[in-house]
Amino acid sequence: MDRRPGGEALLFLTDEQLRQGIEAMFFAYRGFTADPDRILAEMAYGRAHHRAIHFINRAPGTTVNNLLNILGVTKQSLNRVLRTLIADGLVESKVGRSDKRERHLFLTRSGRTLEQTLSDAQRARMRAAFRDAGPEAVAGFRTVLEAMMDPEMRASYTRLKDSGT
Amino acid sequence: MDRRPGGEALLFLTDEQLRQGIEAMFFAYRGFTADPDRILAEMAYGRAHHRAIHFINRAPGTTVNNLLNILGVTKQSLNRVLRTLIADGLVESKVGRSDKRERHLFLTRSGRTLEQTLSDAQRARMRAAFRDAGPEAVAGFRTVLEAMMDPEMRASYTRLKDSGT
DNA sequence: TTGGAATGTCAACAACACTGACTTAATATC
DNA sequence: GATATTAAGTCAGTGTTGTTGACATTCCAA
Repeated sequence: MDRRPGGEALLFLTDEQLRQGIEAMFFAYRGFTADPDRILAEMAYGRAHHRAIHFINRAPGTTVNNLLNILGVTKQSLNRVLRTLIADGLVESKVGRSDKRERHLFLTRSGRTLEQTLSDAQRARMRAAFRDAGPEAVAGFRTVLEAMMDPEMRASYTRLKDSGT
Repeated sequence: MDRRPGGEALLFLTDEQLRQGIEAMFFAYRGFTADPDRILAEMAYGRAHHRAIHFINRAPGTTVNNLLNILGVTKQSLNRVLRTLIADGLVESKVGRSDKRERHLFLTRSGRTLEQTLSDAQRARMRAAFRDAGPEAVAGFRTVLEAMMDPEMRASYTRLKDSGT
């Protein structure tokens, strides 16, 4: 079965294993978003609102442009989402002091409340999965995901990660 | 909170760790879909077409209903995609022999060609990530993803996985 | 000071998901 | 054999989220 140079078994790199990894990502991502999606559906919001709220909470005072880079969408697309969030009083937009072109984004009190509700739901599932899988599996999970990111995304991820500790 | 026999702290279950896991999923999924998305954008196709093609290739002769359950979308949504794929000669729909109500789906030759192109691109990234991370990390990756799925999705995943070996 | 770059907003359009109502054909059930 | 159910497909309408294009404002540097 495995005859690789050095007797090294590279069976985990077969097309079949890769395909299983691809399908695992597909099915798992559905579970990953399922719980927040249910909550969001009850309001007039979608996944894009969740993402905006998540990262504004994560980096309060971030500019629209910065958020754009993290989310990887066009500014027009983000703007539509931000507009409704601001109109609904979940997000506050403050004109920059040093550069008046920039808008700095913050969650309001009710914005933070919604963020809590959403991330509680998502964390509950992640926690259950982590607990079932155990610490070694979790470490592997993170390693593979990080290797799968585009370099710029990995940079954003690392920056956020390091700012949180 | 939870405490392991031996007083071991479950540091990998802190909110901070969970949040990092959530963000890792978000950024990694972007990378995961980036390469096929680029290819699909050149044609008039989107991610929905890719998913249909993937699972038809994976389980040739599958019925529309079965595909519906795997993809987790409505039949109207799937039908729109299927219609274009059949019209473009990438997918063939054959009336069932035992039950003539059913339609069994197959990729045509050009359908298989496109599937190859798309999955080659996606596998290339997955292979690089797997290689960088190593077999133990890959095992953990799969374990956590599986634990994150909804039970029905896990059933679909397992069924496909076992049929492939 | 003027032209270009950066930042953000508004409008229109496409992809893709959804619900609801319906038709057609084949199969199951009584 | 009449009736109900199932599988597939269609039509119409709606919502979210992505896209381009056009444009206003602000800042900075030649």
